Amino acid sequence: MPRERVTLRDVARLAGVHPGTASRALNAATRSLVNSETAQRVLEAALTLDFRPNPVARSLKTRRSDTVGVLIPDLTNPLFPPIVRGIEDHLAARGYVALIGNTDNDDQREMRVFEGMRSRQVDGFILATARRRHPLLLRAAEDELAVVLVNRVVDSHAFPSASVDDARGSGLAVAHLAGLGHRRLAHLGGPQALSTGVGRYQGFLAGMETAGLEVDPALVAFADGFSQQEGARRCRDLLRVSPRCTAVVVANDLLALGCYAALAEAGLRCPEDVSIVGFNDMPFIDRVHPPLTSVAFSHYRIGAEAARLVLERIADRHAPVTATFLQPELVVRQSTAPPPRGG
Amino acid sequence: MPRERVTLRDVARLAGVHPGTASRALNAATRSLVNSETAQRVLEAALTLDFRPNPVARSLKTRRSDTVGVLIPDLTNPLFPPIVRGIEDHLAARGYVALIGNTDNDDQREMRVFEGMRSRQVDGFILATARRRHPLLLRAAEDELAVVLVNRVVDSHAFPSASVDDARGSGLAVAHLAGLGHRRLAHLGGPQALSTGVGRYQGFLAGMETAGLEVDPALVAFADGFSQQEGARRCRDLLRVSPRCTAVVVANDLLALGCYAALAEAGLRCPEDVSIVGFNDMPFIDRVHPPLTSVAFSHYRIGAEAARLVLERIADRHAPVTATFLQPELVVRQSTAPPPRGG
DNA sequence: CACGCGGCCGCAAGCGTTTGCAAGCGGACC
DNA sequence: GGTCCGCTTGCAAACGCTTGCGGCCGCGTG
Repeated sequence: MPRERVTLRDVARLAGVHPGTASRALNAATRSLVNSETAQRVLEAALTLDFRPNPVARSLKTRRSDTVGVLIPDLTNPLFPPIVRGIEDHLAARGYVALIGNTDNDDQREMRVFEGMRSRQVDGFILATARRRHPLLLRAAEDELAVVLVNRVVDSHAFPSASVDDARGSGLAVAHLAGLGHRRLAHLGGPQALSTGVGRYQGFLAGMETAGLEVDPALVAFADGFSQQEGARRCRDLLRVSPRCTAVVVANDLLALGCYAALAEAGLRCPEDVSIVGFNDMPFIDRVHPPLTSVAFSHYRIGAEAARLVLERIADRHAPVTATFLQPELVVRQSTAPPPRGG
Repeated sequence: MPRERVTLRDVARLAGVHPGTASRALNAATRSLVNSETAQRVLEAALTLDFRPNPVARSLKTRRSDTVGVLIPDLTNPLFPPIVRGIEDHLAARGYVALIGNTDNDDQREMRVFEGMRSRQVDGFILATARRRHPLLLRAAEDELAVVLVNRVVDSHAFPSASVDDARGSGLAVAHLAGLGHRRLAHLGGPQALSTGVGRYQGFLAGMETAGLEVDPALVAFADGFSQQEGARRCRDLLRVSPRCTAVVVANDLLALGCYAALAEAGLRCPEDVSIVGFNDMPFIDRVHPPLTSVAFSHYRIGAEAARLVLERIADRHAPVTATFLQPELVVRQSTAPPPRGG
């Protein structure tokens, strides 16, 4: 367990070769350039000295860093930790590490951490912060950075992405409620500047159509952000329209929690008076009261998939861009029930 | 918005000075070594060229990286994201970034990510993974790395740390329950290899003593980890002893959720039959059913404090080590009530 | 007037790698 | 036997920055 840093020259000296040769021998990609016996000697020398190449020096030369930047709107949103885990696990298995940054949905801040990471020579980015039209992303594209999107996508198909089939998810929710006998459905949507917001809204519309139900424009509201407060605020509005809806398809679990609050304020019970279905099936949402029916998908998997994509992209900047969409499923819990009599 | 990378030589050329001088001018610490007029000229040149120093090159030379490694047992445990936020916000404000790694409570894995970060030249570490006696930490200490602990501490006082006064927290819990009239209290403790486990246990004992209550050894159990499963398992055991306890002081909210499950299995109600108080007041724990009474403290603040400490340590490796303990408070919700008649 | 000293700045040697270039060395081929 | 070629390997120049050292210049002092 040598305390002093052992460098390439040390192993070269021990193996009796020039550092350049040692470098080639150590690097799998260039190993074929050196005689296999000497390569072997170098490998052994490296092993006995417990040589760890200095990634910083290597970065300086190669302009790569085996690091990818991950931009998250807010890590305390329970949706993201499992995604990050998926990313990290996948990257770690391949010798990469993740540099995490929160943006708080703030453009300024996003730009700052983006530039910070970039100057730190990250090889690529995974963004969970995409808006449908995103200035940062345009710049990234023209600079030919390796960027992939997770959870949210952009309108243009310029970036690889890993996300869930939002429309399908909402469709499942509508079908479930329609099956229970609901006819008067509301939609509490997310910000329409986000792909998740519009996708889930479109899915709601499509689902209503296939269920043969009419959508009442008064029963559609959009939140400005995915938060409990926004959920409560918009839900209050929705509850004011009469006749009242008997169920609401909500674009996100946090918004749904807000709905719970609004219902309680209004003296309404869930699911007896109003059914609620959320989206994301976020951790612990099965423990709230009542346990929330929600559209589920594996957060971990979209994270891992995003990591896979970014590595692919790093390896070949001009690989075809692939967008993968996980198929969601509805997990039915106790926030949905048949509509009240006369509803 | 120049696309080509602008280097120090570029700004030096523009300012008409030697790159070395430019370097000194740009670096606040060495600025006094250069004439203030030329310094000004260099600054302006840097500004007009939009110069961003290459941190990698700087790292190579200085062996510093403005990066700190953060080791987390498991990011999907809701306790940690707010801590990480606190760390990142504090670091970001000072030009540092955080390299996050999960260890899954696995020594091997911890060692790997630790070494990975170290070779990437991180300036310091914040560990949320400390066990009371921790081999990794011993090595770190002898290598004189800047290491601080967050949430958990070690037995030796060799490391700065930011955490909560665990004993006091349990004490508050006991006092609250005693005040409600409970006499037969159980303790579901955490792993005794962790400072949080023993601290909360000690606090329980002390609290019982000051409340003038006897602790029944049969009513004390320790979980092997902070998970819902472990909570349910140990709670089942606890509920088997007779006469039954009327309240249990639980070392962690996840364990408490497990208790909820165990109670439900046993056909017991919370709080009518058994009161439960948790620890951490983790996000969304106010939304479970019943809302959990829990020992609260600011996760964000211990994160930020840890960040402050690690920067302090980086600046002066031999600064006195300070351990700061936040004072917790009990937030009373609906999982606690007076004991049942005859309890 | 000589000397010393301090302020400012240029010089160049790195930090630990990677990599284009070229040289040495056999062997094959004519 | 000479030429050419391919395989290995050494050489040295980067990558972009920091920093010890020393030089230059101007001024104060004895």
